[in-house]
Amino acid sequence: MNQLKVYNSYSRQKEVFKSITPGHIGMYVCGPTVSGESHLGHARPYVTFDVIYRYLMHLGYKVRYVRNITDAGHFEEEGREAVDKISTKAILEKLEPMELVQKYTNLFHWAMEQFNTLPPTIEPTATGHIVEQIGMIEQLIEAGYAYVAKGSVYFDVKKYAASHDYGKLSGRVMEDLQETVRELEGQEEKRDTADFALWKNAAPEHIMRWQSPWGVGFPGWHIECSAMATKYLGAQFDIHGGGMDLLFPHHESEIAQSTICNHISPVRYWIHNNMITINGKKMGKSYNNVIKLTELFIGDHPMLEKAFHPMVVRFFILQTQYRSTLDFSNDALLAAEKGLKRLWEAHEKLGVMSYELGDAETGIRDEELESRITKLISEFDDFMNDDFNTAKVLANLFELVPVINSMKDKTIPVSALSKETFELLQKQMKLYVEDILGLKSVNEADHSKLKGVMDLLIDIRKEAKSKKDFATSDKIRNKLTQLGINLKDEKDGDMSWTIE
RNA sequence: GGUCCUGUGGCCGAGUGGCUAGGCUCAGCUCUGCAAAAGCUGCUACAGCGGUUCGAAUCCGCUCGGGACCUCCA
Repeated sequence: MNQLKVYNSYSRQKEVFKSITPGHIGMYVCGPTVSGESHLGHARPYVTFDVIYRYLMHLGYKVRYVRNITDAGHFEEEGREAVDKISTKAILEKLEPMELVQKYTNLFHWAMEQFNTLPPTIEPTATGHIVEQIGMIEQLIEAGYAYVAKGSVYFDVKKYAASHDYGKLSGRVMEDLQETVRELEGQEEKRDTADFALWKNAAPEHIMRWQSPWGVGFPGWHIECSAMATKYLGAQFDIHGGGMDLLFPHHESEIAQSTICNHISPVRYWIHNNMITINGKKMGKSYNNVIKLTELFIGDHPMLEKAFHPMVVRFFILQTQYRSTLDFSNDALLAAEKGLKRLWEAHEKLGVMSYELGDAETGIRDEELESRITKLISEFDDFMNDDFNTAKVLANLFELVPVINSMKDKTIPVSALSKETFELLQKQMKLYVEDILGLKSVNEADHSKLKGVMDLLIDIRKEAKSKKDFATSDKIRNKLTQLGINLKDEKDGDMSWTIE
């Protein structure tokens, strides 16, 4: 089997993956800011890294997966108004900040469950790690890379850049940075425009506030990830993930802070997912073009013709390699919905099939088909090892679909395959569809009682059909269709049904 | 303005210099009491112009278009 290769944003090339501690992987992924509702764009990193997490475990690693909750406020616009965005909304909605944070945290967890993402092994909150953040800032001051100004603390980027390559991750040059940083009020506190805040002095109206050695204030945005990653994953860990838009300044600053405190570059492999676009433009709050997850799930949005199941969204995301942009549209989701249905139904059919050599012939092995199937299956791992190419995995899965359907319809006898190949097919299909890609049925309803009723109706309809009483048989099927249950006649005279 | 990415058939998208990814749509056929599903077949694309090469969607240059980051952002 070939080795896992991942595209490292830091080196801008695919590298062979090797974990620091054999058998173990530490992975940190930037989590949500729970000051508002998650939208479709947020779904991408969480689904992407969920599949990565699942695949790494499949490879046999023990993974510590840390994903933070940013529940301590950051300034809406730095310097302009020293008002934390969480507290602003809290006033508007007449809520306690922590109540608001709790509400959106719960909503986020609910959405993640809908997407069938596995929970991270540690989900630390920024508010729960103020002490660690303050400790880290003190270290930075002591080391001479941070300075205090009017109750705030800033990181001295220029000093850092003199001896480290600040800007390497995001491809930025110090001189450009100093020129291009736009004019902001309150910049005079900083020694240099490129410096970033570690701790901000809190204005009186700022609700989220903590006592610190520099007065009452709140932590800067970048320090929480450095502090929590260090605490749970150590000075250097394997993977750090997040959206591409976090490359600068967030991750660049994280590297700087952690490098000074821990005397080592914090991350071995930086993995960044690309954006979801809408009409070619990034979906984001600044563009005012977001589709919230709740809107997506209930179909309440001008761009949506109907509601889409979370699994459709998950499938939609996985059809694209994570480093490419993914363009959202109603049509694209409709296509994903149909595709997923076909894939899932084939997967279910295969699951209940068994390798029975028909009464007919057993020696009609189809060598060509067999080797094609073996090849398609063996490529799953190859594709995942090549920077987690779920798009290619899905393509292969779809190539298997007609084969499975044909076996079900008996146009291809099971005996065309050896027992080993057939069972391998069953095993790998289940492994990939369910365990690694993390797909599940879009009908989560409990069918146990309904199944009994359906069996009865099918029985009656079969009887009617055998008597050529098509009026009755059509009535049963048509009424069920009206109820949203599709009944279909199978080739072997059996009937099956699906819920819309 | 700076840095970087990108342009694939009706739509979404994969793509290692040579071997028509895949999904959806559309058309035809097969199966079928009808329907649905399924199966088979067809629609053979790589923004434009040059260059490198025996050979380029893939490498290089230019032109045109789209986008990201530089500010909170997944």
